[in-house]
Amino acid sequence: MTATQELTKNQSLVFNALARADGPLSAYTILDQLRNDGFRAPLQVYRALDKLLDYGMIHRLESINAFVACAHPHTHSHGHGMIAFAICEKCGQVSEFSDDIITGRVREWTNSNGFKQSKTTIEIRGVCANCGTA
Amino acid sequence: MTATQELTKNQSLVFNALARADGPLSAYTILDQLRNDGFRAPLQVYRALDKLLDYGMIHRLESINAFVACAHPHTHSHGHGMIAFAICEKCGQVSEFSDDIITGRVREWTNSNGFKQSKTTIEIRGVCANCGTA
DNA sequence: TTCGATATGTGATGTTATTACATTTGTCAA
DNA sequence: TTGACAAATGTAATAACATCACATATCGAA
Repeated sequence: MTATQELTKNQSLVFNALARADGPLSAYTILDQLRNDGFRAPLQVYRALDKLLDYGMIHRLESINAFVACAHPHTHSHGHGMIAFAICEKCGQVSEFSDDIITGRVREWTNSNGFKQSKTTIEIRGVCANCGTA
Repeated sequence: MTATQELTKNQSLVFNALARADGPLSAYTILDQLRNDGFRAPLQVYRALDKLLDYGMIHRLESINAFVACAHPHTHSHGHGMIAFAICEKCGQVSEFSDDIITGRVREWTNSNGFKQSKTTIEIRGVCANCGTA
């Protein structure tokens, strides 16, 4: 379940909306974009988003209540590394990266504290290089 | 502006609500707890929370839309290290720690990408040691 | 004492997410 | 083929989280 064509109709519509966007979208923004495709209610969006999150095709940005298409689907699908996001507060652009050392340090803390982690969020808010110089 | 007695009335009420709680509270939970103290509207809570965040006395947990009193006020007030939170999804308990290596790796990424970070969120969701064995 | 900055009170509104229930579609085995 | 189950969908209502707009009050410094 990693290819676009195996998605259901609603899942494809939502994923494509995120894929063609140049930044994160809120669930309600997606809903508005898909009105012409028959979307009427938030739940249609949220259900699709849930599945796409399951499949690892998109990410949720907790600090801004928005969603982005995964930038490096191949890289992540294999490794179990944590993904960090740098979110520009001016232009909204999101950069995605993962760092084995950070992943290792987090794992070290969880192991030594008996904490079973299920999902880890790393979000850096700030101003990107483009917007910083402008 | 680090001592409790320098806070305004509303700020003190909100901070004390968080300080005596054994875990994170949502803004609306705080509001309900402070009805008897004259609180009527969400904004009274949110305004106090904003200030307390400014002062570094509390933290916002982005992934669960809740707030906690800072566990180690002395440690953090000096260093500029990022704080990580481990949030138990069973009991709600939050552990706070900071790690210089993680801080350093994040800084390395932001420096080499010209990204000016303003605030960084690290939240580990999972099950704590107590709940994992129970 | 008067001006400005900060804090407060209050109602309305905006934004994000879920519950509840009915219906449809797809799959698979008898 | 059909019946039965799982997954997906449609829709309305509601819950949960957060801010706007505007009026009033409090306090410290010029």
